[in-house]
Amino acid sequence: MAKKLTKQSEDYSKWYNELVIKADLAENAAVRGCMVIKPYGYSIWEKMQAELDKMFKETGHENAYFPLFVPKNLFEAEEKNAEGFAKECAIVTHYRLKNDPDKPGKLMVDPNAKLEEELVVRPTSEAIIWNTYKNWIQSYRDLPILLNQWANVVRWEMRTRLFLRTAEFLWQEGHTAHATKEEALQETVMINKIYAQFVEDFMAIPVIQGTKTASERFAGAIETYCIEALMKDGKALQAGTSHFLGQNFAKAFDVKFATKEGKNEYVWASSWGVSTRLVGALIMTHGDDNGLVIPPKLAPIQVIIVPIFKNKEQQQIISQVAEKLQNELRQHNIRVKFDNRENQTPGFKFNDYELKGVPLRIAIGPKDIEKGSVEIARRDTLEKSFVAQDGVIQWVVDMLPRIQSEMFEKAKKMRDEHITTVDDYVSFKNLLEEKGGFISAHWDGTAETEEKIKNETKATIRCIPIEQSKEEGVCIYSGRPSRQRVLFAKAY
RNA sequence: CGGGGUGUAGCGUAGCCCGGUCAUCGCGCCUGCUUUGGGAGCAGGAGGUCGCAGGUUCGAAUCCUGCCACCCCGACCA
Repeated sequence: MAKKLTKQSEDYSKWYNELVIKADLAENAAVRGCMVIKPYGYSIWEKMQAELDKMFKETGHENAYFPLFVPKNLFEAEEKNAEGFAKECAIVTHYRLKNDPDKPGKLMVDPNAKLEEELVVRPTSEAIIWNTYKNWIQSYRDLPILLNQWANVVRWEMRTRLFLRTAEFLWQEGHTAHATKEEALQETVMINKIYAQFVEDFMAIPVIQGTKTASERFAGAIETYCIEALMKDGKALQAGTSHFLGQNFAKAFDVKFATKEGKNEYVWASSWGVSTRLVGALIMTHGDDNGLVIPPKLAPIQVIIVPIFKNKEQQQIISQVAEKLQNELRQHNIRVKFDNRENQTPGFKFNDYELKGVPLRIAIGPKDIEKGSVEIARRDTLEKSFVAQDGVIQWVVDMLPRIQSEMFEKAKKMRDEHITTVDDYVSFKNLLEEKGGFISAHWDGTAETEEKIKNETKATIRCIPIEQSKEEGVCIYSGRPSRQRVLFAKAY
């Protein structure tokens, strides 16, 4: 039937786009490159927000909010940062419209309402925040400042894709100020760990923690830490970054503090963020030909109950059993929904909730009422079990965490099978074409080699992994000496 | 910004080369009956400035010109 999704193996991109739309996560907005996140998609993001927010707060951070608009003169203060983002900035130049004298009923930009200082719509908030921190910091006693903001940012990308790259996207951005280099670095590393922990434990997506090469680094950073995930089509996705900014922003905005010893020193900084892109990672890590597969910890609906009935009397009897189950599951803090709609067939509901990735489905029909059992289907494995009605609660309570961990293990196995060690350039190119995934190879550490490999193969250095034994070798491209392997991949 | 392509109902499309009952089909939507253990069936119905503006012609979705929008491939990218 035409209702089926395109298969992943046929056209992965098409599969992805169809799924996002059919599973009711999001759709393209009537604004170039922007997306409407629909309630189901947004509820997933809200769950992620809540968990991350908790983790930030547990580690001493607080939330705040800074303006959407950044005056151009502030934006350009940190030169490297400004240069890095300049090509993708939306800019407010006017503040008023007026009726167009030539086109009745149409509006035009009022040329008399031109702003003297143009406003950049934030692509990231370092500039506006550091301009503010300048007023907040005088003494070592004012440090550290550990702030996070949940916000939208705008990056005028040439080509966009739902969740993965949209002109406007939602994220959190942390911005911290510290008295010492060590403390700022420690913060950067800690956040990277929090990100890894969140993505692995909560989203069931295995990641590799590492640092970026100079050319992949955040504009204005001394060092960028990242977590890299692998999607089912063999392409890598940067899932989160944290940056050690050194004193670059403090110098650009003249943020100094008095030390205990009475000396004036520049403040040390970090910044870090994850975005709605993680929802894309979720889809591409766990999704299959039947649709989404959402890990239980994240699923807005963890258990869906579908009744099967031929008439009113049956519906009534089944509803009683279903509602009882629903109430009991709720008492165990399980997010459960009983879909008693009469205008959709059970078959439709089965497919619909599979498409939406609901971890468990309980079906109750006349046969189950007779036998005193229910049918429970797992979304991740598509396995069906018959469970006695009085054992359902315990079965579900036990099963949800099991699904969570098995989903992670499955994804990790797939990821690990797609990390290949390679020692020559010919195999490197072949592997990229045939297998994809991460390729662990020696690199001479120069931007030139990195650039050439990128131009010839489209593969970039995703990261220099942190947990990896140092190993001497020779660069696969130049033959020059290398101190350790790095991970290459084609990336989103 | 360079190269290519597409605009027809809410969505996806046929028709365009070769002007003339061509506005096609599927999904969705509405009404009714029968259904309901894996995306229901039948019958009936609503819905269109054929992207916009000109031009050619007796006649334009179809040909010509201009504009607009979007998509794909490159450079960029959380």
